[in-house]
Amino acid sequence: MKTTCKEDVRSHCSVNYGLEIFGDKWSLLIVRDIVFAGKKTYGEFLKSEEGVATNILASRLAFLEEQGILSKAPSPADGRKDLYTLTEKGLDLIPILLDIIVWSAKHDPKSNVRRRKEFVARLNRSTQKVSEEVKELVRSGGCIFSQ
Amino acid sequence: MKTTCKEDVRSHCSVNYGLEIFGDKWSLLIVRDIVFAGKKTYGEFLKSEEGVATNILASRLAFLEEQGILSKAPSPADGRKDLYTLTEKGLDLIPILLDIIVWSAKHDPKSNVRRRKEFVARLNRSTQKVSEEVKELVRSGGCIFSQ
DNA sequence: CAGTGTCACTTGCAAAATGGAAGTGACATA
DNA sequence: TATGTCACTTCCATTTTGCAAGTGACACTG
Repeated sequence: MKTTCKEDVRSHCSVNYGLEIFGDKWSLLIVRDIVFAGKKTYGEFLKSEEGVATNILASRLAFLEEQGILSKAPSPADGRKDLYTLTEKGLDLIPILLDIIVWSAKHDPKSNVRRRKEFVARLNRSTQKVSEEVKELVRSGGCIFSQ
Repeated sequence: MKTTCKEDVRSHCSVNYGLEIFGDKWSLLIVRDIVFAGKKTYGEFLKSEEGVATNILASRLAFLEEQGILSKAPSPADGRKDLYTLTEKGLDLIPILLDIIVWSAKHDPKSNVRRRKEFVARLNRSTQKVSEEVKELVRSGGCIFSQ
């Protein structure tokens, strides 16, 4: 994983730009954890069911921070912890995340999200509208499924 | 890269399902080449400016076909070539692709797509509407930028 | 306020994926 | 028939991933 901002980019195609930043198996899962479950700390991300390795998680968090997707701040309550939150650039990934969900709900028969009929129905009606609502929700500290 | 349909999936989260299929640096570039440039053959994909290695391209094409995103058929005109086209499952990736473009147009100052002001404006107005139009266009053999 | 636990990492190493270069065989073209 | 093109495959070096085992800073407990 590259760590500097060198001009070693494959192209300036916009699709490619996105893929170079979050085109891997883990980055969008971190964003998902924030948006859907309200996770904020390294330890919480680590507990996700997909089972990221500790070093991979650390390198992804650092890279996403470097790319301006996440911002990191010390936890006021516990000096050992840092709190990761989405920047505006990170919040703008929400439409992509939601479209992936729409796609999977349609094409993966085993998708868990199929149980959330009302949510999927709203997404299908207008992803753009739901995106805006979710963006505002997360911006103000909330998350989609707060249990 | 796995090649069989074994139940070695990390989770049934819908975000994860998508990432396991197209969460890498190349798959969506292939879809882009079809949707935007109307590419259809191995040789055409290979020429893309990002420079895929031949073996990687071959393995991605095979995997995407196996996952039902692409379908492959012998070229009627030239017996050496195969034509790859998007299935309905593949066409349904178009909204995701367009949202990535919207995101990059906003956040990458060097993005090429910023030059296509009219296109980006239409995307921002209604990604969902443009998606439907593009899906229909590609389904009937067209592509976005036919030059 | 020493001892133990928790937390966010880092390090080392094996395994897997990637990438470049050089084939290979089927088919097209001259 | 000879040569070129096309879609791959193979080989190998390099990079990335993933697991396991630390490590140091801070929190909590008696």
